[in-house]
Amino acid sequence: MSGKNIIDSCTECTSRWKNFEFLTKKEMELVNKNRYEASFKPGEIMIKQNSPASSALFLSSGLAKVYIEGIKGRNFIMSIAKPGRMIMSPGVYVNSRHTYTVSAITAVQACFISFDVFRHFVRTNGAFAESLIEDISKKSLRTHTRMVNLAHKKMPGRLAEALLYFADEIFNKDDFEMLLSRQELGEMTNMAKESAVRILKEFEESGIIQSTSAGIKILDKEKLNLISEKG
Amino acid sequence: MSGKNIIDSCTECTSRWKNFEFLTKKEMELVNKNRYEASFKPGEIMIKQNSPASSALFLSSGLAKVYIEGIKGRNFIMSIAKPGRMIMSPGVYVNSRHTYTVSAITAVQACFISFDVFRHFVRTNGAFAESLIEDISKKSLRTHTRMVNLAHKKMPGRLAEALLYFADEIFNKDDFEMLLSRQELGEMTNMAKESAVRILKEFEESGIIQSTSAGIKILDKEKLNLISEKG
DNA sequence: GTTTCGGGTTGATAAATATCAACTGAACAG
DNA sequence: CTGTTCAGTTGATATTTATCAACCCGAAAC
Repeated sequence: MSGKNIIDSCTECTSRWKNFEFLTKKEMELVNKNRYEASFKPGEIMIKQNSPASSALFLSSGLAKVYIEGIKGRNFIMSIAKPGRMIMSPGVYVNSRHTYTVSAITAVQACFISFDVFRHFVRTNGAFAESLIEDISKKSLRTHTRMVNLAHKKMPGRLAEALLYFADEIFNKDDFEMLLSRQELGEMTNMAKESAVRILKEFEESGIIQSTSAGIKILDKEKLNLISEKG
Repeated sequence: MSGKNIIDSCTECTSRWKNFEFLTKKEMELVNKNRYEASFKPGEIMIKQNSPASSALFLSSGLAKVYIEGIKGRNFIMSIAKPGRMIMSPGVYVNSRHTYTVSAITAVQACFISFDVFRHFVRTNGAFAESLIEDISKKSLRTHTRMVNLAHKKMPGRLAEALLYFADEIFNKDDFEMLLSRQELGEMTNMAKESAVRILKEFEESGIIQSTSAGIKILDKEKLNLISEKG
């Protein structure tokens, strides 16, 4: 973490959170003043579960994994963080503790923005408050969906879902670099790494995907969607 | 559903949502004006998943189950609703659709409050907006915890967790009426009803609970807590 | 009182999934 | 160049959990 900001101002940041549109120029300046840039190497922890939560986090470049450290040293990967999205755990408004850990997958450039200014905006800028609630609601909805999928789908359905998440939500293309190890893919879909390997192989043998060392190419998206939906 | 309100005014309602404290007298009147009481018999659906979401729901008496209708006709029970809590699915702020179904377990007296007034308060009353975010965050946190538990714990741990939920969150005592059928208990803990039966029996044989026809009595809470935590 | 029905219960079996152990191969350090 | 390490892979096996079928039993219906 260097103490100096590389990006001059939020106003010129291309991966600015879109909810900032609801802030006035003056308010935006306040954000900019309470902003701390930091860069992280792959694998470094950016936010640690249970640590005091005083800031929201935004990536300006790179990707990170958001995961909960569960029982018996097992992790559960909640989502992949990317530029343009806010990272703020629900704990901020409950007990001021982070409820998950965030660690860099690639090299990451990030901004921490003091949460006090957010709190202030919520109280004084209704449109911003509403947009924040919308943002939280979207995340919440996604969590609900994931929970039901986790509960109701068998392994192939869960893995298909994860691959589609990468293709549609993270990379926006069907041919992407697989950022996670098989172990991590398992932590995301709640299965052992060996199971992840076997199912990926099955998908490959059925001509649904092409899986090279560190990349995935979706060949038959129809079928992958079907597997994901049918469970 | 009768068209007439039984309770005269929110101000005298004993199961009022505590976040209403942040509203002024005038705002509270607005709530009261946009309030529609309804009563439901056991089993009746109060809110249907995917239907347009125009109101928040509050119970003034009785209990209800909140569940997501998942794939292949399987349900997933998210939580038990009780008086004093707001029922508002995240869909309200995403696509104006309810993201879950709510149905009465016992006889229920309830109030629907038009969501437009909430939206208005969020924009004009900062303290209320903040309290709403706190409320949503708490729910979100609970969902996260449940998801990880679901993913990492084996059946006994999940069932123990559900029993503790009833004891600590719903009834606030260790001796309570079991509102859910074994089937529903399974839908809450993601297991087959037969498995729920068997594990309850195991708990009883170990002297952890006493399980009569329609009631549960927790005898050894220490041990139940341990089972829930260890998974 | 008898029938019917649905939840609860039980045992047997099948399916899903994890674990264990062994091996491979690429990357890296010395 | 060689040894080491670690993720990936594979097959065998154990564990967990669901499914199926049968039976029980109390409550509502007739």
